[in-house]
Amino acid sequence: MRASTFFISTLKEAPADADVISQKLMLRAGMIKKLAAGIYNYMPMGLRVIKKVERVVREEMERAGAIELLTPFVQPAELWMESGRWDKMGPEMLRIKDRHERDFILQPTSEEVLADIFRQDIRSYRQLPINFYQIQTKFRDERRPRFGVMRGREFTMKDAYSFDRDAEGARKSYDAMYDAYVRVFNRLGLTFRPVEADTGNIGGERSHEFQVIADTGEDALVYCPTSDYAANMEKAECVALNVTRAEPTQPMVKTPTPGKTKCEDVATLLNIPLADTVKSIVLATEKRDEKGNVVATTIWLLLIRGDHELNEVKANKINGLNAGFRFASEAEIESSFGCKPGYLGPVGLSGVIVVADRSVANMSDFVTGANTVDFHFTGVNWGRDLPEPAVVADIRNAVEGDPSPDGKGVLAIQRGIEVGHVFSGLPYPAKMGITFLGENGKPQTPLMGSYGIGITRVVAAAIEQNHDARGIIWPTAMAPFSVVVAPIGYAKSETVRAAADSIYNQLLSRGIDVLIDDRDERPGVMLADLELIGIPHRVVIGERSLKEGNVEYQQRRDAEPRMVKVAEVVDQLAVKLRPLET
RNA sequence: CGGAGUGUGGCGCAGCCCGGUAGCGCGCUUGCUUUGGGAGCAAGAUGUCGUAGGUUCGAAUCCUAUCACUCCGACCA
Repeated sequence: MRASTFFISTLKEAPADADVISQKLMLRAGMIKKLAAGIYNYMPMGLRVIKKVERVVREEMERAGAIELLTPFVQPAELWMESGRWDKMGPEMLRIKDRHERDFILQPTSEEVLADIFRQDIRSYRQLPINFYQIQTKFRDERRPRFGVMRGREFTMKDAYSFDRDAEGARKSYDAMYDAYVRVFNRLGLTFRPVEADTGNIGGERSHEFQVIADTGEDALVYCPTSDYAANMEKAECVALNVTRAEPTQPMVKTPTPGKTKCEDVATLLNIPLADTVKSIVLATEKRDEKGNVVATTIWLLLIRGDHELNEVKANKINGLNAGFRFASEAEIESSFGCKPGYLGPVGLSGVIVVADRSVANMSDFVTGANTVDFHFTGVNWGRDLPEPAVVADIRNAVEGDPSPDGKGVLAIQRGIEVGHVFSGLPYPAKMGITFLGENGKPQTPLMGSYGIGITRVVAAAIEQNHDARGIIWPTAMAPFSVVVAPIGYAKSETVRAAADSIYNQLLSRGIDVLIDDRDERPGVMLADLELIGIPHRVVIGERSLKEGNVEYQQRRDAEPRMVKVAEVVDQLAVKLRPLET
């Protein structure tokens, strides 16, 4: 590609509303242009990157045996009503009406349509297993779009859907996708980590997220550096920090703690470790009649060690809380505890279900609110001062240094950007009454898995992970161009022009994706542009080095260029880039 | 959705408090000079000041409404 006939549109200053580095660099490099909140034009330079990512994804999907199809961006509401997600999805799903007032949606994902395709076209176990995938625009009406294409409303996703006749097959399909994802992200040159994930709203059994490691990531990843345990924060299991409960050594004493409503303040006042305090979180659940009126409210007290945080996803799994809960109102708290928030505790309660975190359940001589304003109890002990907790469960977030649940070390935490997600055991075929005929001639429900890769998010994540003060540093596999030929004085010097054109043409003829910057910009402007855009390999050609029979070769990450003989540069590049072209 | 804020040329911003008919830097156009890391000089072009009302002799500036966008939070995956 010749720069003079391509479209390079760079900015010195990023638009004021960009806040993360990938968004700023993509805007400055002229890869995207904002059209509305969370909605972007993909400009020619950006589209090339997206196409590179898509290509790798397609190749690995095909290698894994998935078959490409394409479902419509606009889908009829009926299918979504059938699966129950019309009601469940909420305003995140954009709904539209056609001229006949019929309901449609802009697809946020395609489980229903794929299940419907299965229903129409798959009749026999002989047609299984099968895995369909597509690369399609998605729309999710995020309440607050941000971070450019990392959390946009419109985005491009690769989504695949597998169907199997039995659990063994479903497992194989899942593993095949998992392995394909590992290959995809390796080929794209990203540092990433697959982590166990909660199945969340989509439902299902097994689930992993593929997380690109970046300090600016929205997700916290919990992993064990000395084993292969890794999970996201929602999922990461916390074992009890104290294996057994020590014998009480202190009497329970009602201690004045005026104005100290936080565990931190109480610990400071009493000069004790924060880990000796217990914090109280009050939740409420409601029973409703058919008309939706509340007929009963249950109050729950969740106990977490003072230095820990509640994990709402885990709390949501407790029997009784799993139908949905809310934080109790101040009025409900006062009527159940006889006390305002800030001094709440589990001692002397009735009519409240006490749920203790695993670590809290094994504490002794702990400090907790006395259910009296300005007082806490010290020296509290289970069994002696209050009944054993009704429920003991893992309800907290993991912290750095916790023992790994596999017993093979301690946990560490890093941040990541979720670029892929695999699920198995989806409920949609059952909900939609979809079957095939099994070997025994009887109808069976297929086992469904779904597998997503956020194509546009991969692009942003790659930049978050690979940039410097000058701009983007593309992994070669997704760079808009693999190599750029940068002549100094292209218009002025016939020697430079001849050498540059020759190298450019040789690279082209070897099938290498090369850009020649023949815009005849000043060297400073040209080189700054090329660094901002982030092309990984650069050959600078100028009269100065040509006199010595050299050109300057520099990788985007290199501090200094290296002199290479004119006659050798094409061969050297071809060797470096060969692994990519296959 | 709650809170805060911003809309002025392609981008970044000033002007608004204290009304008098719009300015700076970058970019863009033309010419000359310059040419190995974001050039210099000269001449230019580009804005119904988000939109709609209102107040006023006069509104970018004050008032009201509205739209868009951003940030923080909640929510969601």
